[in-house]
Amino acid sequence: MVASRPAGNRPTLRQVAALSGVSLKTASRALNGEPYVSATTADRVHAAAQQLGFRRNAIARELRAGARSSLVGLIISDLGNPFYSRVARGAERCLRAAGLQLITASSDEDPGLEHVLIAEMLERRVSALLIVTSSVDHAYLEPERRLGLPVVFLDREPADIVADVVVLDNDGGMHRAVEHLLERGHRRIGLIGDLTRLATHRQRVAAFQSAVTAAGVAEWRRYVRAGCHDIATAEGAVREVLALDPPPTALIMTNNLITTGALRALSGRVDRPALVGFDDFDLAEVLGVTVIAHDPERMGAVGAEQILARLGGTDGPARRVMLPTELVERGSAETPADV
Amino acid sequence: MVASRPAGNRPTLRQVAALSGVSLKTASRALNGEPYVSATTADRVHAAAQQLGFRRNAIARELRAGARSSLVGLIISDLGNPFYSRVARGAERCLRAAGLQLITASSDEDPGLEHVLIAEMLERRVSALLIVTSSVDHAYLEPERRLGLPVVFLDREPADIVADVVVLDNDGGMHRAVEHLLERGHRRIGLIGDLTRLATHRQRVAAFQSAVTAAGVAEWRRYVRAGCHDIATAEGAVREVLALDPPPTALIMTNNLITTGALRALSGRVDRPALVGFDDFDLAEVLGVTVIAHDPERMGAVGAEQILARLGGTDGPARRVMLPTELVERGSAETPADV
DNA sequence: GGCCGGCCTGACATCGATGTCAGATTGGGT
DNA sequence: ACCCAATCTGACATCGATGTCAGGCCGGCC
Repeated sequence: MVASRPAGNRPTLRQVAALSGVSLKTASRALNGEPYVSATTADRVHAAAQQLGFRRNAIARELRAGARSSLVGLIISDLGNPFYSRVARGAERCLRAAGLQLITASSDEDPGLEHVLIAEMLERRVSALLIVTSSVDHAYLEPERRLGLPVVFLDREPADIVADVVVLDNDGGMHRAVEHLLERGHRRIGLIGDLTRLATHRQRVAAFQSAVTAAGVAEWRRYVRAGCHDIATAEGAVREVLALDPPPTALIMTNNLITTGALRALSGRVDRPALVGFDDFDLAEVLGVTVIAHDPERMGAVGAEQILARLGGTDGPARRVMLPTELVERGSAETPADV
Repeated sequence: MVASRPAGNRPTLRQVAALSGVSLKTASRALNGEPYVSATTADRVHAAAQQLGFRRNAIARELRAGARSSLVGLIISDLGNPFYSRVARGAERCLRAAGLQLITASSDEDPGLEHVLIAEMLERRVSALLIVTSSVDHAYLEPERRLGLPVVFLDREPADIVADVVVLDNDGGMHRAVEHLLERGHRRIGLIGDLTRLATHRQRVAAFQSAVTAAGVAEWRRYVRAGCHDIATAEGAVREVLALDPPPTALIMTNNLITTGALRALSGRVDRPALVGFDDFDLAEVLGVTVIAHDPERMGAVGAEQILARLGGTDGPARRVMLPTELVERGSAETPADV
């Protein structure tokens, strides 16, 4: 904990009023541009405020107003991941246009920390929450929702609570990826996945399984790895899978970090398998990587709109928005398998 | 503006006190674990709080405490840029460890918006500001600094105010890049730069000029382009420079976005110039791009530490921290120029 | 019995702003 | 001269919590 400063000597409205020789209330009126203040009085107050460097205290103002603050909380697993920082940007733009401010915190995939961060935000009376959850337990949010707090889950769907959700079409995206590879003759298709507790991972793996088994591929499980949540781990998993005999002829990476790890593992190798990555990235075109693309900023923006709607009074049942995914061919998965 | 909700019916401490049949103050004591509350009373209060779903109101608490809030403001130009989101992550980690919360806002390189965002944060009584400025006018922050508000500028140095600063060794980095190319025989070296009003751009261009003129390169200005603040513009500028006759044999890109644009422009070309990019990125190794690397998270962390020091009472003169840059050879700039 | 000190509790003021309401002043119409 | 309405101003309560201070109760000791 930081030793709290002597709070500075920031001027209060009372001091502005005293300096300009009017009452507190008149000063308040003048600075807020309310009617029924004479021009000369208003000028004096403005001059005094200017001279003292007065700034309204939003803390006091919000307390008086009683309403929730103009803050909206966003909890994400990792601020540093470009996918999530784009989600944040999309949400921020949309909220700002409505006069709301975003307050962000990273949970580092730690459910306990996520819980603490959310508690802090609730104490701060954020007017809504956007959550990319790292947790599987959200029951504690149910009372908040009942108190009228808009809560929107982004990307990762909660299992134990009914709430607004914005997710990707993981099922469709993964099916398209698998079919794309099957059509080109691949039968030994590997998948490198994220932490198994994440809903996105589960949905993508389930879709993968459904697609390959439907095609009669029996030994799919052999080429599947999970638990890769950083580039280095993913790189290792890819090497491991490629060392199998026979090796997979194609690989699907379930997110952008894993794709990066895979590209590192494959760098310089001649026997490169076909690749499809989940999530698009700036250099995918340069590197010729075929991906399942989608729009992270849109996810943030749609979540923010949903919050604005709830704040505006929309009271319907929980809404589930599914954003489309699209297969973008760039070469890494378009040559036929040479089995 | 959003229609403000009826503020819900979030329970107050007063209601908890009423339900448990004690006074406001006793309930406060019980929930804050203060001494001199009997065990049975404390239990009753906790049970009531639990039952009502009570959460302390941090707004009221902070107002009463009079201290600044536990919020620290971070203004960045673009949340979506991986460089800045890493800076944010570094700052967040460091502040969180000290019990402070980060509140982030993007200015989109708009000086006016930056000003507004800072004003909002000051009204919210943030305890300190971290700023990646898009503006050239910071005089309005001087009164705040005098009132004891810690202000730390990150990455981009302000020209008209004396304040704590954390910057990169732009001069050293650029000199190393140019020398690296000169040593390999390059004389026609191009530079693709960012918005000309940005301090980082100016410092990097100045260093470039100093390095090439010291080497007796006369026509350097011909191969310099600026004003590229997104991937597409940078891509165009690179094509433009490469179309000159004679074309440059080497290119320096002054940040990560521009490097991405350059890689797009060069994709598929056979006559690729040597490349050095400012800022490292995850796929640089895979792509074999030589870069001037540094540690964005460290920048955020150092800025945060400086703030913690100021909040802790360190009162010295403005401090200027310069973080090292390092040339990482990866192949794109190591073959000799075939002039 | 009376006094003291430790425990426990609550009434009240306070933080900085704004909403309510009442009072003072002015000008214009009759 | 008088009244009314519009204009301008300020005293006071209030938001939800915590700091201050006073008071009640109890046991132990002289």
